[in-house]
Amino acid sequence: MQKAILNLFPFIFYLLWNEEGKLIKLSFNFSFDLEPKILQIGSIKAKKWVEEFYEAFLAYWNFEKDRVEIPHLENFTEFEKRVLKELSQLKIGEVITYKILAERIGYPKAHRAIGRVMAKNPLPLVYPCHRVIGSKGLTGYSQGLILKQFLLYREIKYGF
DNA sequence: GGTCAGATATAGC
DNA sequence: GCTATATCTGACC
Repeated sequence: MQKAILNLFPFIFYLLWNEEGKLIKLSFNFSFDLEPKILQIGSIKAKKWVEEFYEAFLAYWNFEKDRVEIPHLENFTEFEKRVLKELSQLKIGEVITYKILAERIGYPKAHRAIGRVMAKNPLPLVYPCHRVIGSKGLTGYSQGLILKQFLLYREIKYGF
């Protein structure tokens, strides 16, 4: 297990990899430090993965990719895989509700179960769960609702 | 196996 | 607006 803390304006990332360099967990918060830097790193080996993440994040941030594309561990159940696969197909700024997502994967009544998958999603940005909202508007986000709001605002306003 | 908690949706008030 | 309830999965006992 290798971990790294990476400052990449406007976020600070907390990353966890396994020995093969597959991302296991990703979380982030706002950072107002403009200078990109590694605050903590597990090993030299992890440095390579940090750089890989850096590139993938920039590609997403510059709207070149729909999400952060990076090798990661996929130990999900069949249901979770269906949900996450559908999620990966969303474009920048494309917003969907839990209900519509449920219908798309063929479980029209499983909207609540999808909420659970989102809440448990260890890899936000890799699986862009911020694009899933409730039928009455923004609902929860594991990284904090303000971050969900910010990510969506940015994508919708500048991402097209 | 049973129970229970959700980042829900919907109806009925 | 609020409350109850329908509905499904996964975690936990």
